[in-house]
Amino acid sequence: MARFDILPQPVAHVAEQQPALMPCAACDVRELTICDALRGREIDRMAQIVTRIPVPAGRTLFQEGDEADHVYNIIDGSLRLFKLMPDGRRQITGFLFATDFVGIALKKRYAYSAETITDSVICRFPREKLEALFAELPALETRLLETAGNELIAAQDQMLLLGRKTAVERVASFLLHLTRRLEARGLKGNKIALPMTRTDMGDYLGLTVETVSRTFTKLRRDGLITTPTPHEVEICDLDGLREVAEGS
Amino acid sequence: MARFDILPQPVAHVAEQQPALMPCAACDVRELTICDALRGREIDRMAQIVTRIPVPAGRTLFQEGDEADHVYNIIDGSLRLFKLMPDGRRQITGFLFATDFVGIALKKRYAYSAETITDSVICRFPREKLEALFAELPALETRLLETAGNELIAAQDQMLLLGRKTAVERVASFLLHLTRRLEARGLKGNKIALPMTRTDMGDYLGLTVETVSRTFTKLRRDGLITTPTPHEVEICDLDGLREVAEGS
DNA sequence: CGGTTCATTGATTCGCGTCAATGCAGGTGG
DNA sequence: CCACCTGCATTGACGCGAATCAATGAACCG
Repeated sequence: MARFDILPQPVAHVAEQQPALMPCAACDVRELTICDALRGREIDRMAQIVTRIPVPAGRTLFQEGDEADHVYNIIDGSLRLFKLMPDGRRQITGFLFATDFVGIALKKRYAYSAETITDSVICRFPREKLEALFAELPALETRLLETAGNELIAAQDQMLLLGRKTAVERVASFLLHLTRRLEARGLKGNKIALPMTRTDMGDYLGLTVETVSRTFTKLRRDGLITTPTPHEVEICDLDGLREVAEGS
Repeated sequence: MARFDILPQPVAHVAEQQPALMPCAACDVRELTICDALRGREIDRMAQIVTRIPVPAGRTLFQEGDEADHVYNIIDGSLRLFKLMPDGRRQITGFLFATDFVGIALKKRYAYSAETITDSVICRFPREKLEALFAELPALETRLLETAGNELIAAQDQMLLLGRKTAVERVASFLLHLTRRLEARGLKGNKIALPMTRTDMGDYLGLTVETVSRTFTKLRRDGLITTPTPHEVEICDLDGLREVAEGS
């Protein structure tokens, strides 16, 4: 992955990286992103409004309440989206990885904050220009509506998890969710990278660090997973993990 | 509200109600629904594919896993959308009222079940025909994308509630949510109708009936609300309720 | 090499769930 | 009209699962 030492905060003010046309034509995750809705010369229309930016780990892309002037595609790396309460309680509403789109749900202002977890590469679009493209490229809007639908379904699953599942069911569901994601991309799903910390997982699953840690220990003891390092999980018993996740 | 004694289950097989063109032109909530995206003769295109159906309380519109062949607009009444776990645990993902749209997030099958809470009137659209209209009426798709964005933002708020808020914060947030909804429609928001049961509220807020009931009692004792009947709430101290909801 | 961050584990606490009982309102049938 | 039933809301007593508080050790880093 690229070096990032030189980039100043905030990301939104970083200088453009390169001539506009290059990145999209050569993008190696294009067919997995919203840009897949486009063909041939249409790609160039996108390329004219996009900026590809490397972002080091731990940077804030934007904060809840900021003017929502850009949307993003994740090309490489990982982000967390989250909301904060006045007293500091945090709810992570999603982890994003390569090919994910940030900013479907936009009013005038962002409804959540976004930070990089690892060094990442993002494509940034001025929101107005993207929306102006809808008239010209209706397939783009259809693709976004489809993406929004998928996110809504995921959000409903997460509500079930947060409202009704036990700690061990939450962690098992989380691991299975990551597994399915890998497999949907044609990768083997039994070895999972966990770029986020235990605290991040807790804030995503409605638990504390300690409970997440204890739950990993329990799943390990029960022979369902192994953790070669704290940031890697191998699933040993997929069916067993499924049973745990569904409470059966 | 209409009489419903004659209607058989399932709703989806109920006979068409009336000649197609009438209902949309005369619809008195049209400008608050997705149909507001349409003008003049466009309304007639919608009217050609819609069926307006009265549904009594307690009916199932569709179940999680059913073939997702229709989408719905709520004209009058109230519904609950929910997911079930194998052992019967239930998470209500949303309450719907007049002007709400059901079915934005659709794959091949419904991701949740839908039931009427009170006697209701719904508009039913064959999904394929609605999607076919997108090409002809692009404003419709734009409106749906906007609606999906609003739902996503609401879902993220609900994740914060379920993952990080205490019982009293959840109930207070719920009441404020209903208040804002009323006010967004130009109605006074301090008197709220609660068509759903305490159990429904619990299953929406990730609590038990008993905890919901005790929390209402506490809010009453603290002078923040009164409950003329179990299905009506009057907010006495809006600012106080806001402070409770945000944990400050 | 001291300092920071992170993961893990143990001891204890506490908020909410579970279990149980009561009362009220509405519906039904005799 | 009344006896009975059912569903719902409320309240109390008690228990448990996860949070809180606290300590330790490993990895990383300037």
